[in-house]
Amino acid sequence: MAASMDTTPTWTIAQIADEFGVTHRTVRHYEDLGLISPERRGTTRVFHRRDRTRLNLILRGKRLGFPLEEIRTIIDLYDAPLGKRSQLEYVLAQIDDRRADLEQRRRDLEDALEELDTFERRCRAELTSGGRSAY
Amino acid sequence: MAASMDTTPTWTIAQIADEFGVTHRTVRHYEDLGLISPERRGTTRVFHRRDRTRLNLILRGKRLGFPLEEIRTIIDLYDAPLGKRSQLEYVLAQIDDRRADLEQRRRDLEDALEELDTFERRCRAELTSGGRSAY
DNA sequence: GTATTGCCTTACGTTTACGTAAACGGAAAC
DNA sequence: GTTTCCGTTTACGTAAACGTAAGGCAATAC
Repeated sequence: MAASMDTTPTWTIAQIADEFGVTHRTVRHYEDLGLISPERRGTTRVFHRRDRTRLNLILRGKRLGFPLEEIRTIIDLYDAPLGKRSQLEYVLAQIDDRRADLEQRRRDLEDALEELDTFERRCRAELTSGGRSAY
Repeated sequence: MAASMDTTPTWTIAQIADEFGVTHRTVRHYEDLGLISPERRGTTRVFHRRDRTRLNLILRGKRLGFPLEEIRTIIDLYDAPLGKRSQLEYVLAQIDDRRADLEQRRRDLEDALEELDTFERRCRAELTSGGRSAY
């Protein structure tokens, strides 16, 4: 028999945690909530590409401020077979909700960034004005 | 004497809570954390424009996913006298941090919205294809 | 052999952001 | 006068997202 035909890479929990900048506990927590379900070899977790993809989605979802439970439904939605049309209308509605949410966030963000700009300019003006501020 | 010269409007906690879509408890909580400090007439809170401005900032900060404590430092930063140049460099550094954060979030958001788009298109294609999906 | 290393589970602790109940005060309504 | 709304404080409760031991198993390191 040929030596090791399977070429798909795998990772340990330590590598995953390290690479994604989280703790083991966090990774296990995500598994507890059903956000990821890494393979098991015996009792040990073995991570595949799929798990990394999901972890990326999870972390992005977090940065966007979504609770983990919602993140689960979202990435499950992405993973769905897409063959069962019975639920497509529902899914589309979900998507609309999600988009509305995201677009509100985007408006917030644009506003915040803009204000940072003007504020920074005010600060810099102060700095270069030589210090004569109208007390 | 003329009747009531002072024309600046004020609000009660109920009006504020109602208008901003939060509870009394939430408003008081924000006061506990020093995010707002409404006037007191006797024991009762009286809200002014300034408080509403801050509440808007707070809620936006929340939608952006910032913890309340951070939000406090941010809006305090906006409110700062801007006369004490001693701290301006520090403030500018803070602003840079904040901007980096916000810009990461923006990238996340753009990605998410884009993926929603393509996903929705896939769904709609499924729907209008008449249902002949390759089982 | 045993000591270290890496992984595992179980389970209680912690922080954040409020919810919620209890108990009280003052003004208006009847 | 007393009931009914506002408003108040105090204080315990809770959900989410992990942190942090505590204890155990299995493989490599010496």
